[in-house]
Amino acid sequence: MFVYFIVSGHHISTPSPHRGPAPRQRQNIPLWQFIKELLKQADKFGDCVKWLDRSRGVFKVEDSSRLAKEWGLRKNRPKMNYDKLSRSIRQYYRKGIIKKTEQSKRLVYQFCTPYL
DNA sequence: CACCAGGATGCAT
DNA sequence: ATGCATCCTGGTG
Repeated sequence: MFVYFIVSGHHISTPSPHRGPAPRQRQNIPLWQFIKELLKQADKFGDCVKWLDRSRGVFKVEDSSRLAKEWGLRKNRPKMNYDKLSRSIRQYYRKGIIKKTEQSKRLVYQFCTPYL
């Protein structure tokens, strides 16, 4: 009688210490590019995020929880929410990728010129 | 209450 | 070291 222990190829992630699990997640894409992807498909994601001023890269998050859900799907992060997604957007401020508009409006952001 | 700013920390790449 | 994901304190309309 044989028993096969399938210890998959490389290594299964260790239990998971502190915050959140560590689900095997493939498919890497920066958040700002992901947002641009949705922006390109107004038909599918217009209720999620849409351009306010396409030429200036100004966009508005129409449905924050939906956007977070889509991002969570893409990154395989089931616990993703807008609070955390927006924190990542805020990290883009000092990197000069995305900024808040002049008269900062709720749920409205703007891509910095080199990232348009 | 939902959104916004940014520090701290953990983790995978 | 980079890019989040997560967590948190505190502030605004």
